[in-house]
Amino acid sequence: MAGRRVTINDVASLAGVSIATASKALNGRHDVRASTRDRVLAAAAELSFQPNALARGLLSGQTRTVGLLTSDSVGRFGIPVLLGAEDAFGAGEMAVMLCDARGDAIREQHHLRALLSRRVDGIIVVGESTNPRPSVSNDVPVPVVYAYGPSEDPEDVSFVPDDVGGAVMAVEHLLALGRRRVAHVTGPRHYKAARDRAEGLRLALEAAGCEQAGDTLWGSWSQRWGRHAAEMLLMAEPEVDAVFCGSDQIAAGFVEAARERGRSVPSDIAVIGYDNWEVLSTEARPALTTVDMNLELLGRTAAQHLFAAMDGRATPGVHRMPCHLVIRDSTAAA
Amino acid sequence: MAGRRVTINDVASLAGVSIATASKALNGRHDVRASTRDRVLAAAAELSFQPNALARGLLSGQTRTVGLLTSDSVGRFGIPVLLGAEDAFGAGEMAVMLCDARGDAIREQHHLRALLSRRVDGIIVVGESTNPRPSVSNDVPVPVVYAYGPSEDPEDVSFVPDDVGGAVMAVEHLLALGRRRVAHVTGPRHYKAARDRAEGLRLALEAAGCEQAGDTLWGSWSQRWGRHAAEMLLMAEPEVDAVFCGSDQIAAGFVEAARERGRSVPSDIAVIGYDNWEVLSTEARPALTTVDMNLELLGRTAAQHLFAAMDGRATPGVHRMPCHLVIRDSTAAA
DNA sequence: CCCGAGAACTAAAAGGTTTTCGGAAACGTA
DNA sequence: TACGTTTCCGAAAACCTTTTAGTTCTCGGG
Repeated sequence: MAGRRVTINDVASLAGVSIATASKALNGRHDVRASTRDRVLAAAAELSFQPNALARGLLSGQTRTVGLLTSDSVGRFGIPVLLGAEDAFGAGEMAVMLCDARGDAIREQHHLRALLSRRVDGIIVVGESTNPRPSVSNDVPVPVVYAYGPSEDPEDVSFVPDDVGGAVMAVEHLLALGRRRVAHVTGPRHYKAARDRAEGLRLALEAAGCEQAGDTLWGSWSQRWGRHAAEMLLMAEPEVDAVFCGSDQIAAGFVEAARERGRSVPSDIAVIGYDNWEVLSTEARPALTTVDMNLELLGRTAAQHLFAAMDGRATPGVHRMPCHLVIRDSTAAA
Repeated sequence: MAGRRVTINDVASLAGVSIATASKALNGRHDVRASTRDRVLAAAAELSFQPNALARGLLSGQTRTVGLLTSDSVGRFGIPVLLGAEDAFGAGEMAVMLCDARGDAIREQHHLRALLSRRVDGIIVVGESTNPRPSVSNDVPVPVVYAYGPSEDPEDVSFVPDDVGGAVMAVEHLLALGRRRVAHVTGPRHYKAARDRAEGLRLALEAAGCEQAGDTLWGSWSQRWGRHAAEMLLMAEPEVDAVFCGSDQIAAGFVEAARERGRSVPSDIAVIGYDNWEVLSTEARPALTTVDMNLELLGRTAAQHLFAAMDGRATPGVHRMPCHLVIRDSTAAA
């Protein structure tokens, strides 16, 4: 952990060539004799030479680095997106700079400046919810892609989960099981995710000519609310035979309370969750059927799109990524 | 999102000074007249000049960038550590490069090389468990700090949670409540965390002159195992009045099963968990008393120590960071 | 008016790499 | 031998900033 860093100069001297030739040999250019190339490569290996990415980036204007700007990586949803993106970049020899603005616009500006000063080739902005967020793309001289939370500006490129589609899929599954009295328990109304999923439910029921059982119950994204809602619902609408919950937390609470009230899941009531948060969905009794938003795939896709945008092949707009249904015991055939 | 990047040259021309003067004005050096400095600053603001960190780093040899190498950031434990580190760095104008090796040694080497080629000033290695892991510090020319999972080499610098101490704290809390027949349900034996916590239990009981109720039950880190263990334990050792669980998942399963068997928590049995994983610990019924490992603080501390090491002030060895107890309803006074 | 001191400014080098362009060597042909 | 062509190699510029080592300017005192 000491000693001057070895440069291409050292490699060139050891191999007995000029730095120009050394550079060409190392980069596999073809106007260098095979024997010379081998000498250079051997010298580089002996000195365990690592080219200085700063110098290279300074010259080429490309750093092969992207910024990942998240508003709240504590959140459950940012992480998988981030991992997917990291995955896609890692495979392509890109490095990822992580910045967490903690939901503070000032800090976000600060991080943005820092990223630009480091000459990142592009930026992914990961939202903390699917609610649209202010654009940062103005006067940013590199491509920006928004993941999970879309930009308010429709000219920007955003990738979001298709919550309406996911809800439709969930409800169609319930209907296919023969359930006809479907209720809905979900999170706070100010979450676009909650509203979209309610809308998906409405569409699917309408298409099947069904009525929703009772009004949508808006609450919080907690297990506690799931339990509470179960008690209210089982009292008010005893003939309900299926419940679509807006999250796995709510669903986990719901099945727990239902079981305690002597209602059997799934035979009396089929329950379906959302998010596929495995610590809840696989450990609930019964294990929860749930909608998986494919967040890692979403992150990977956003990253791949950022590559395309760096090449000038951007396709603006909000791209909705399909979800998939994970079927477990809470909706087993009646 | 186009146009040549503005350099200090542009600023200097606009202000009518040389680039040397512009540089000094921008960096607040004092051998430049106040009026000149203002002219330069105004020019820089007008062009919204951002100094090129690559050029600066190339010259100074310092990139103000650190690498965060994680084996498995999907894991529950890497994330808070990572956030704490990011926090400490962010405040100091450092940037963080995130690399996830996915538990693959080859990929880890690859990422390590990439980080060095980008001339990071230091590296934090975040383990996926508290089991010691191979050192990467050899032939790495910058300081390395290990967080959560320590290095096998005692000459390296590692920060780990004090699992023995955390367990002692938990058991002392149970003893202080007057419980005397304490059982232990925990995860797989090949986890050092599980063994350390069992050791802490042993120490605390020994100090109080108590016997452990039954043998330690080794299993998995799951809710399912917690439920299963509860059934076994309540059958085999009916007079148990307290259970120390190796994780919140286990504890959540335990209290659930205990409640179903008609045992009241905490009046019949006090239960204590580990990790303070809030989605489980606050939503269990009753809410779980648990040991919080202060992982964000651990990450922050590791980061701060990396700063120190960059200045040549490293203190080798394994540093155990204290935990704290979060008291909730599952151990309310009898 | 001239000198000297200090303040304010600038030219140039340095940092490591890639690329362009020119030159040298080798080789074949007339 | 003279000349053209191909192959291989090296000098130097470029990228952008900071720092060093001057150089010029300003101004008070003689």
